[in-house]
Amino acid sequence: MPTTRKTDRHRDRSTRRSTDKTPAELKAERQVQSLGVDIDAMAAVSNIFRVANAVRNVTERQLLDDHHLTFSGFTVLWVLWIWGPKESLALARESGVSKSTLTGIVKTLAQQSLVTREAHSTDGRRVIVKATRKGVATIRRIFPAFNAIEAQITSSLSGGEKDELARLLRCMLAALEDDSIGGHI
Amino acid sequence: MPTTRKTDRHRDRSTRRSTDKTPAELKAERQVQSLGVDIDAMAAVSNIFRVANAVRNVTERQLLDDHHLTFSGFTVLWVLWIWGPKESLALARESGVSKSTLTGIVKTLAQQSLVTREAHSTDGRRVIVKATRKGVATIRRIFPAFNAIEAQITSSLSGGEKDELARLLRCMLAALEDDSIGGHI
DNA sequence: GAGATCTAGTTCGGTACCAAACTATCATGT
DNA sequence: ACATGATAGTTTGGTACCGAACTAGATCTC
Repeated sequence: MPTTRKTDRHRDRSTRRSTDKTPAELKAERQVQSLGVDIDAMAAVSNIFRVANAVRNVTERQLLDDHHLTFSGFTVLWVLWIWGPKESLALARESGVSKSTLTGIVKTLAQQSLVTREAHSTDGRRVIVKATRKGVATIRRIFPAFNAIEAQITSSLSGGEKDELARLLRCMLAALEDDSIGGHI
Repeated sequence: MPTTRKTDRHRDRSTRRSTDKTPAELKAERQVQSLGVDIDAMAAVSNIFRVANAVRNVTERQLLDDHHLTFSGFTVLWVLWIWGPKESLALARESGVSKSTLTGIVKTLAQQSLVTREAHSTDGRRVIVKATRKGVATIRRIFPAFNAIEAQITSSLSGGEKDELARLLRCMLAALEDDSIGGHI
């Protein structure tokens, strides 16, 4: 089974199905062809970034800006809502940012009274970040709208396809967590 | 065909296949269950961000930092390499950033003598960004290494799976470009 | 052909983002 | 108990990132 699909000979050469490679992708493939690269890997990874960028921009413009939240702030607040009060380092890992970045995000959220920073009961170094009542109310109000956008963005995929997409991505995450690639992420 | 897979009854309940949902995902699902959200959409989208973050971090640490390039700078240089000299706005769109962000990235790349900014021949407003000889040499040297990381990250996927992953993502991009969601992205 | 309008790019203000350096606290070993 | 080392979080310096406001060049209109 070849990894490249043939163009349907019954369709006009100039039309493109939404799942065919874009002109930009085809151009890129031609340009790098001579270097012996893994085209499938390039296509998969580059499209992950395209989608991530697009989703981030759309949700910020359509939803988060109205509530004076950045995507990162939303993510951190969401994690706190799911997990409850959490130590900084664990919160940073779960939110996908470095600990220094988290410091800044928490500072911003604290200014908006959406989270508070509390001292650990026994360890003076540790800080527990906690969503305030206002923070919980905010995320409870916003998340359904966020999920509605997620649903709309993935509406062209069947349930099975969404599931398959998530599975393939988890497979990549497992490879990324492997020390042979990136160490801890 | 249900969209949730049953746990394999022959495996220990405490073990997790790399493609099963993580404990964090399961926790999140339980927490939002009562809100009537689209779980599959949430799983797909959140894993896209997890992978994108992880890939960005790994490539920066393992490859780009050594060459004093940011991920964004690499992306812009790559686009210029693929397409040749390009106007700012088109370059911004293709690189997935806003025009004001592009101004900054190009400034950084120009400081490193990797790109130059040239005036348009007839339109005094337009700026053409062009990779220098040094810029081309840099991207030609780095891209194969970048692609090797892409290949490693996706090595747990078969060729057909990579292809399928890219197809599903293109499907989402098509939905995102639709005016009913985000307008132009 | 002089305004009004549109368009390309930059600047500005504010947040995010990272690694490295730093501070403060905890743990260990002698 | 005190030096040594480890760990949690913040600060710093530099880049990225966005929208809004701005500048300057192009185009349209009458």
